[in-house]
Amino acid sequence: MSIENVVLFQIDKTSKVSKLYSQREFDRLGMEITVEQWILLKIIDENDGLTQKELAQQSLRDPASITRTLDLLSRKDFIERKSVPDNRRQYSICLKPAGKIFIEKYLPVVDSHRAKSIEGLSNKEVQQLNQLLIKIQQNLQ
Amino acid sequence: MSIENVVLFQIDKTSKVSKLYSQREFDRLGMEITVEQWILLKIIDENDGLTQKELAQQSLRDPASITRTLDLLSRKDFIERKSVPDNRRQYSICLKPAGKIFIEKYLPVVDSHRAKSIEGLSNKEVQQLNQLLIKIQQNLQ
DNA sequence: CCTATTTAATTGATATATCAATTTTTGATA
DNA sequence: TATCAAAAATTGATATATCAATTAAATAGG
Repeated sequence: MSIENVVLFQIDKTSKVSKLYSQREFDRLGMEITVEQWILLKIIDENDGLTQKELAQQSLRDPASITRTLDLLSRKDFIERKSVPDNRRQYSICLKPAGKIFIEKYLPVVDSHRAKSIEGLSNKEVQQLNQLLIKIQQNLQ
Repeated sequence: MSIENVVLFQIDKTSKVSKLYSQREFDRLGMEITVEQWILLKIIDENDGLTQKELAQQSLRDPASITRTLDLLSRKDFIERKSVPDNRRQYSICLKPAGKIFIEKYLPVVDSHRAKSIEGLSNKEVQQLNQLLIKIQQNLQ
């Protein structure tokens, strides 16, 4: 059984191809952001006010990694760590105006990548694909 | 459209879940190897004598990254860079006995992860999944 | 042949990944 | 209340990711 035929290997490969494609488009457009930063920013946009621990769970990333990426998004003035009134241990991560503007400007670009990725697939196939992926995730948890 | 419903996001998530699962099992068994190192080692096992450039293409990784991972696999005495007779610019990457023994010892473990990942999926579903993934890869190339 | 271009591998810089250790704060309990 | 354990975020160490720049070697064109 060659590694090429292992479905996990193809999943990993697809993930890589997709990130390479998006990153090159981001660079070509001079967006000056990484794919991981974009994803985190989009999660913050969709769930304003989460703590870093919650962001880590949502994105399946390590809290340490979230800390560092938030530092970079802060430097761009895209997000801010708001202090939580009754808990000085955690922060509430919020989108700032510049972050909102950035997302609104480039969402069509990202949407077009998503559309391109599933070109030639029927809605049913996409749905099946999603379900199979979620089943695999559950198998490994 | 929430990012959770984007198929590329689920693909990335599945890849992460799978790597986390395998890495934890590797650590638990005291294998002292990373998932990326294992994958590269397995590719070398299946394709003895490739150059680093070819390994990079095969694994969809950057040549610079291959260089560094090969350094680590060399230190473990799992592989060697053999000089190519008529080309002093490239190396032929070959498995060494310790690498072969390591693979034979732990292949059952990795195979069991693969089996676990597709538990409850029919052969047909696995095949469909593979085909859909390859289609997406082609869409983005 | 000699020079210019191309190529394979490496190295440097920066971002991301994990785990372990640390800091600060909260919560629990004796 | 004083102390001790748990929890959130950060920092350090190391591996991996990319791109750009470098090095050394091969090749092409004059």
